[in-house]
Amino acid sequence: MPVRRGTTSSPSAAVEEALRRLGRNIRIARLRRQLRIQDLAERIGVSRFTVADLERGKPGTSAAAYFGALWALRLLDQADELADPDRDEEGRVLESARAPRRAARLRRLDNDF
Amino acid sequence: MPVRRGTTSSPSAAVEEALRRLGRNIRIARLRRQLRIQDLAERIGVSRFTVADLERGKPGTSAAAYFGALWALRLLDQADELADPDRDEEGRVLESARAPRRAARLRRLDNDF
DNA sequence: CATGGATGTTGAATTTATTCAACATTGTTG
DNA sequence: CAACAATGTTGAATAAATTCAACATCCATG
Repeated sequence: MPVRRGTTSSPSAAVEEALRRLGRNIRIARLRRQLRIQDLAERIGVSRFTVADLERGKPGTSAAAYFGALWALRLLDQADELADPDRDEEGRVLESARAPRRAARLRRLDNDF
Repeated sequence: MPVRRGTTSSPSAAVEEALRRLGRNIRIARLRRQLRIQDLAERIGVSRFTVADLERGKPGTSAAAYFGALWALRLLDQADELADPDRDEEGRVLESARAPRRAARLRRLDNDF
């Protein structure tokens, strides 16, 4: 039996769904701009097959293809917020919980009262 | 000379930058959660090399790897807004400009006054 | 209803990502 | 400074994405 390999072997259902949504959104944006799959492909620099793949949310398709589509549609700015540290509340909490603001209460300096 | 192929051959500078930023953000989020590259890799289901690639913003790495990282870090929800048709102002304008709301003003029905 | 355009489908060739072993580098800790 | 953990690097093997040709389908339109 084949060794399970590759990034596309078992993406979680959530990832698959997120990619399908992104693909649908890109297709809608393309149609609104009256571009053919081929037009978008040329702008990105890939074949029409890759654009078709990405619009269907194919997991294995390169991130550059997805982002390239966003760029060609003038939608790439939205990607800047992805995982933005300033917006990562969970991460900020974890970090601040571990790095106390006040030098850890002077643990056992030398006084013994 | 080799025929230029593949999605990674010439991604625009904007795409490269956006991917590098995303990679940096993912790395920060991982460190905040005190996960090793290896830990994140196992959660995603890829090797540590792929995670290292994605944290450096490698364009050719699969979208599933990037999104998988976001998923593993509980950050995938943010991707739902990407290219969201409701937020695509440019696209909405283009569409509405082309599809008039009122059935095109009854063009030349039959009256001639 | 024939014509053309856009898109879907499939199999094969080619390029590329992915994985892995092995080792180097860096930082931490006793 | 020795020992360890995490990460970086590199070259090679393998799996997968990408491309393409050829054909099918769908749909608008004359």
